[in-house]
Amino acid sequence: MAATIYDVAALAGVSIKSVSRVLNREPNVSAALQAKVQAAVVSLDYQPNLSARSLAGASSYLIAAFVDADLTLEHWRSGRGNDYLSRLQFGALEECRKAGYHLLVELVDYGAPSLEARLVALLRSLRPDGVLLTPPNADDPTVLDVLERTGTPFVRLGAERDLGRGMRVFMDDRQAAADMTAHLIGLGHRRIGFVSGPDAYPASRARREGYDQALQAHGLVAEPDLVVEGDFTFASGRRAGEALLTTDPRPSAIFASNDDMALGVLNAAASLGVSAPGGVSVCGFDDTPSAMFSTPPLTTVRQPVAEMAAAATRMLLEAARDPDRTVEKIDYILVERASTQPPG
Amino acid sequence: MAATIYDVAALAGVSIKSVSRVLNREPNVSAALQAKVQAAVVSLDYQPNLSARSLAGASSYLIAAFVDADLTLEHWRSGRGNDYLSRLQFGALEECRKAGYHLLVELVDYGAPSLEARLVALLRSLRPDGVLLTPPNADDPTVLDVLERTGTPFVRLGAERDLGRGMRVFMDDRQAAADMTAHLIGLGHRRIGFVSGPDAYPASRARREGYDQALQAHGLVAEPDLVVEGDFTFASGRRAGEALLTTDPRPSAIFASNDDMALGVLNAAASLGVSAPGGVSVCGFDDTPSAMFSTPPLTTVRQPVAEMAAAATRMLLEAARDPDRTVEKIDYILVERASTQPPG
DNA sequence: TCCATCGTTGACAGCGCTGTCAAATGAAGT
DNA sequence: ACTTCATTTGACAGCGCTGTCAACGATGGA
Repeated sequence: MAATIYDVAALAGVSIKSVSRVLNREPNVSAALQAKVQAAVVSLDYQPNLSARSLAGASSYLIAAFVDADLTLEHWRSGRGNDYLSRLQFGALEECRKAGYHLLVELVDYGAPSLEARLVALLRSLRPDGVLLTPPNADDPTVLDVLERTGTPFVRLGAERDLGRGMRVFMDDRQAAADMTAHLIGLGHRRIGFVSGPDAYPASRARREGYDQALQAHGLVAEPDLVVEGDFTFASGRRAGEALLTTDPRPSAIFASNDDMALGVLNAAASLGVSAPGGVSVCGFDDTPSAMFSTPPLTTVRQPVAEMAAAATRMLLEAARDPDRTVEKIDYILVERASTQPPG
Repeated sequence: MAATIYDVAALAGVSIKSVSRVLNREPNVSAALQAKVQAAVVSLDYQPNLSARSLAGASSYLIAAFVDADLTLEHWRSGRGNDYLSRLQFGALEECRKAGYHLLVELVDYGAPSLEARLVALLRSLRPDGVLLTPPNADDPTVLDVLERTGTPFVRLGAERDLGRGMRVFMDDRQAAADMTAHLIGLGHRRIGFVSGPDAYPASRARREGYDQALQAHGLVAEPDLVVEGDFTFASGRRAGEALLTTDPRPSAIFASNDDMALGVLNAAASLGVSAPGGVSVCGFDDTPSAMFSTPPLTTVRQPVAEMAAAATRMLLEAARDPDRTVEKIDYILVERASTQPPG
């Protein structure tokens, strides 16, 4: 049987409360007592029992990540590759470990009728100290309501609506799109096509705005013909690519607002006999795994998901100490690969 | 404040033990009592507290998944795409939810010096009812030792060594490779190149054996020239593709033992001016997300990771009831896409 | 010198459950 | 009717911690 706090207290010749104090770094503990306890802890290889701690105390040492149940949705959502979840978790896991916390993953059916009951049950039985919300849960009013009602601290990743609710970590989609557009302009492109996502999505709109903004900043006109709306899928990217590459004069570069659509554009170019990047430069957004292995490899914007999750986790853990830090912006990375070149 | 078992007992006019009995479906409970308790539970919206349950009882209602900390490793490991982790979790999560369990994810540094101490600490403080082991942790002797020593039930996914230890869920790599090879032969191919993984990996060897076996079964000879060893990376696939496509006579099909290498082969073919699948059919293994969007889309073997995880979780949850079920084989799916065709 | 105050330690009562054991109840056998 | 035994229910003691509060000695100012 594993050692308990009583064993440690007995061995150290102190009360269990003193052991608890040392373990929890409470103030007003003499160095001598601390040393005795620490020695006993080491010699017994003592490990406090999480259940007992959370039953007796206020915190559960648990952070819950609410992930979406719908894999399909996941795919086309803004900023999410197939490995979104793993990257997210590695960031969160690292921070949890440092702080002695643990990460619990929960499936949350965005939009399910029983959602609310399930969430309440979850929060009641687990009592997590904080919740990490990924898209699309980060924007689900039911989820936000329940969390606020139960008083559970939560951080929303890439939230797009109700920005005042809870804590947030986000990336500046508009600036990233502007930078990418500026990159193309810097290469010498003047006619730059844009494949947007559905207008209904704020992130999608932000990317479009970044594109417009960069064009204007460089004295270029945003021609309506050069902007085609897609729906974040490969197929829609292919269609958009066909449309753009058959306009006259042809754009020398096409910026798709996610990688799947950029891949579609690349595919369209290949079937139309337009070489890339020789005939047309193409760039995407998200840096999904496929972006690296496409022909040519895709210039794209990488969303630092792991870092965002790490920052979110830190916010959660430090929420009590620093209640004012409720929003954090994370820098993206513009990844230049072979798919963008000066116009040939 | 949330309702406790005392509130339920008081409202139902029974003892807390009776409430506990109903909640845990213990035998010898009258229908009347059960009805009373259930009504009280519903009207109070009662949810048992997990910490209290696990502190008092034998089970923690927690399943831990030990995932690897090294993303790089993850990539080239047999059978793992970038979305391995998400697929795994969706399978496990679904089963956990059905059974009222929760999934805890823990980062385990395969090969770290402090690994053992960390694992012991984890198991002691969390007392999970079962552990899910993914590659490469599924083959780490330290991990297995600690788990066995603490008596924690565990299931290994895709384990390759020490097959007698713990429970296992696996896919028949050899048979899958044989089927894929037979598929190529069925299309009419006779000279079939093979890009193997490192011989050190059992899964890699199994795929190679499947290839050999299918050739023999169809009366074909495995020519040593037609087998090139890679290391599961895109670059090594490219090199292998170049080597194979410049042999004389050229193979009419190339089977790479993972998708990244198959993508490399495709890339090599493109630069050598060999069209695919017209000039050469190419197929891979794993069905990573990129396989669907490559040009042409890749014929490959899909490892049903979610199903494997679901099966593993079920084994864990039912281990007490059915201690003899320690091994389960899961069927793969041969996904035919455009990259394989009859030889032109 | 005495009392207020601070820093340090311990006693003890829960936290909300499950497990154990005993009591009450009812059915069945003699 | 009386015992025997299985079924159903409850009382109560923990599980291993943290929070509260009281006790203690040391310190310092009046």
